[in-house]
Amino acid sequence: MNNVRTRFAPSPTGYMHIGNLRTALYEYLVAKGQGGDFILRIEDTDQNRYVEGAVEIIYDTLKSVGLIHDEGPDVGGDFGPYTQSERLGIYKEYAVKLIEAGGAHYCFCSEEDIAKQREAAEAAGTPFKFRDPCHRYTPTEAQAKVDAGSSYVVRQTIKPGEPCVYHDEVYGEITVEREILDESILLKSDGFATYNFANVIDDHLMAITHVVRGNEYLSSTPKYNLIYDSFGWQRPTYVHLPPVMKDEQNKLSKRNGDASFQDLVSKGYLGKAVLNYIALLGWSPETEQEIYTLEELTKAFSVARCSKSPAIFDIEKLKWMNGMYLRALSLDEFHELALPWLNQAIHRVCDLKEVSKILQQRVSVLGEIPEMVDFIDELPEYDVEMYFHKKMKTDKEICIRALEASLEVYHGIQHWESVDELQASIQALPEKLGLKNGQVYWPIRTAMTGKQFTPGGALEMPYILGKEEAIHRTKVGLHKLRELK
RNA sequence: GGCCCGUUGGAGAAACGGUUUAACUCACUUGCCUUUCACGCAAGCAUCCACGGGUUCGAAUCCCGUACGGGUCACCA
Repeated sequence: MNNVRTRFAPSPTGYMHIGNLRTALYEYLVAKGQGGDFILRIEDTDQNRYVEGAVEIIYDTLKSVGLIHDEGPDVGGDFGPYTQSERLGIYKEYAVKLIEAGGAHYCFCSEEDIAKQREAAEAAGTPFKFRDPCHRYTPTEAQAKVDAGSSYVVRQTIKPGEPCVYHDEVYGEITVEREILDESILLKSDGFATYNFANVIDDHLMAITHVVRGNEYLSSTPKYNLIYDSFGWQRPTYVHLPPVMKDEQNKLSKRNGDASFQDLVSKGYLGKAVLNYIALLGWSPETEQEIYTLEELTKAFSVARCSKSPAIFDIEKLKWMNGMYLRALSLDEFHELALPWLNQAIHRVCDLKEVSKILQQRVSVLGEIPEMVDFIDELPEYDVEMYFHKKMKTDKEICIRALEASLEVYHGIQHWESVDELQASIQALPEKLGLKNGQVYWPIRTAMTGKQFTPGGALEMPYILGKEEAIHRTKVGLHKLRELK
C-alpha cells in the first residue's frame, strides 16, 4: 500500500517548455524510482489561456522521450476525469464543504472594489493586502446573497494563528507567517476553480503522494496545506525544484524567445539527449556517469541530490551530449535520422549512406548537416590559395602533379560503384608520386570540395561526387592552378 | 517594499567539520593522432568556495550580518 503517485499537471498553453519537461522528468523519476505511478493531469481551468492543439503537444512530447504516464485523459485510470475542465462539479462540491469547515467563504467584491483598496494602499504608501469586507456576512447572510443570484467567488479564509511550517524534500523546513498569506480566490465567478484550489482537491482525490513542482510555489504552499488541514486530509510530500534559467537573471521561457522542446527537436537535437541533459540541470548523480538511459536515470535519481539553486541551461553542453548520442547510434539508425537533412541539401544522385558514414563522427546537431554538405551539389567559388597549405607543404607544382595523377585514376576506374578500387588507387598515389599523404590528399580534397573544412576528404569525396563530377572538379582545379603566375 | 529561497571556476556541479594542494563534465587553451575538420587521447585552466564577523584545535561545510540574484504578493498556473 501507500503506492507512490506523482503527477505532471501542465496547462495547455502552447509549446512544451524545457523547465516543464524537466519537472515532468523528475516527477516520473520520483514515481518510477519507487515503483509508483506517474499521472498526467491537464490543468485547463483558465479558459482564456487555452491553446488549441497544446494537449497533443504534451502527449507527443512525453511519448517521444519515453515519459509514459500510467493514467491520464488519453489513457484513463481509476481517478478520472484527468482534465480539470471536466471536474468543475467536484470543485464546487468541495468548495461548499470547505466553506462549511470554515476554510473558505463567499466573497461578493468586484474586481473594482479590490483595485480601489489597492490604490488606496498605494496612495498611503502602505503595502497592499486585501482585506475582504465579506467577512462581515454571517454564513446565512452570505448564503442568502448567493441564493439571490449575486455574483460571487469563493475565497480562502485565513484566520490568524501559528506560523505555517512544512517540510520540503529539497528546501528543508519552510516557515511562513499566516499574516502574509492572502485569501486567494478558490472558485472564480465563472464557476471554474483556480489552481490554488483545483490543485489541492485533485492531488488529494487522485491520491498523489509526492507533489513535485517549481519553487515558485514554495511560498504559497502553506495556503494549500491549510486546505488539506481544513479537510483533515494528509498533506503530500513536497518536492520543490529550482528553476531552469536562460542566464543569471532570466528564467528560460518561450516568451523570451528561448527554445522550447520542439524547437530543439526541429533544430536536430534528439529528444532523449535533451531529456538526458536536463536531468543534470538541478540534480547531480552520485557517480561520474553523465549519459543515462531513462531506465538508468530511474535507478540513479534521488531527490536528496537535487540542488536548491537555479541552473543555467547551457546549449553547448547539450550540443556535446547530442553528439555523443548521435555517435552511439548504429550507422543505419544515424542514416535514418540524417536522411531528411541530407535530402534537404543534396540533390545530386549519390550514395547518401556513405555521406552519413563520414558525417556521423562529426555532427553534433543534425541541423548542421545541410551546411556541412552544401558543396556536394555545387562546387563553391574558391580561391586558388586554398591549395597551398604550409603544414602539408604543397605548392603549385605538387598540386598539379597530384591532381593530374588523380585524374588518371578517375579515368581508369571502370566500376565507380565499388568504393574499394577507387580508394585503393588513390591511396597508392602518394608512394607512386614520391609525395607525402598530405601533399596528395590535400589538393584532391580541395579540388573536390572547394572548402577549407569538410567532412570526409580525398578518399571519400570523389566516390560520393561520381566519376563525371570528380573529373570536372579536378579540371576546374587544374585550370585555376595553371592560371596562376 | 513585505515575506520566502538561493550564492563553489565562463556553464552544470561534487564536497555533508579534518583523507581538499576544491572531484567530474561542458566550454576554453596547448600538444598528440591525422589528407582538412571532427572524433579520440593527453595536459593546462578556482592559491580558493559572494563579502564581513563569529563558533571550533580545525569551516566551502555551523551561526549572525551585509551585498547580490531569483521567487511571491492575480477571478495565471
